[in-house]
Amino acid sequence: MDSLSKPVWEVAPRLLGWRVCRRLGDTVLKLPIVETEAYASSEDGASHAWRGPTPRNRPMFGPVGRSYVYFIYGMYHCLNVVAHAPEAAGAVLIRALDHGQCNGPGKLCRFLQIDRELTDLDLFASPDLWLEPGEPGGEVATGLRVGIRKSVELPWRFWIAGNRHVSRGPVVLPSSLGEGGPGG
DNA sequence: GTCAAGATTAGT
DNA sequence: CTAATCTTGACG
Repeated sequence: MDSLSKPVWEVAPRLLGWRVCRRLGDTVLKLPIVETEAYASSEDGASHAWRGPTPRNRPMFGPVGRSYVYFIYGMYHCLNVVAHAPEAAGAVLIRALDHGQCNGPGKLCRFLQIDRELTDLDLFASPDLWLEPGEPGGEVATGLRVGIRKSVELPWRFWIAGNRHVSRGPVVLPSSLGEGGPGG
């Protein structure tokens, strides 16, 4: 899709309000995205694509609008939507959906039964996992990404302000806490 | 082959 | 703050 063929940090906030659709047997769940993070390429030390293509991250270098699902910490899966400018690489991590059991990237994949077998699918053509455009329906907040150790300063986390199912509150750089703040 | 690190979560 | 749990990627 055209709206995904732009720098991933521009696409990530625009995916808020879109629905992740998942078929589970006879049931189809459609849950709005309420929190995302952008992961780019060589300019982003926290991205899986940082050191170039590997068997795992190959979808990030492929066509936009496909899924990138990876396994992490020996027990969780994370769902991404491939998005990047032409000739670039990148993906948007889906961190939370508007549902009580989807308030975190690992938790939403557990709830929707998403694992690596669903990686590299066309998210506009798959009968099992797909996306539908939508609107945020609220103010979009921006902040620092969660759970990374490199490129910590990039403000590439986006969420719907005030939504109950966002995985965490705002994250700030240690340097901006000031010297009078709580000890760390 | 070996090994350290990891886009997380639940519990102390 | 730490344990759980195992895949991945780098090195050789």
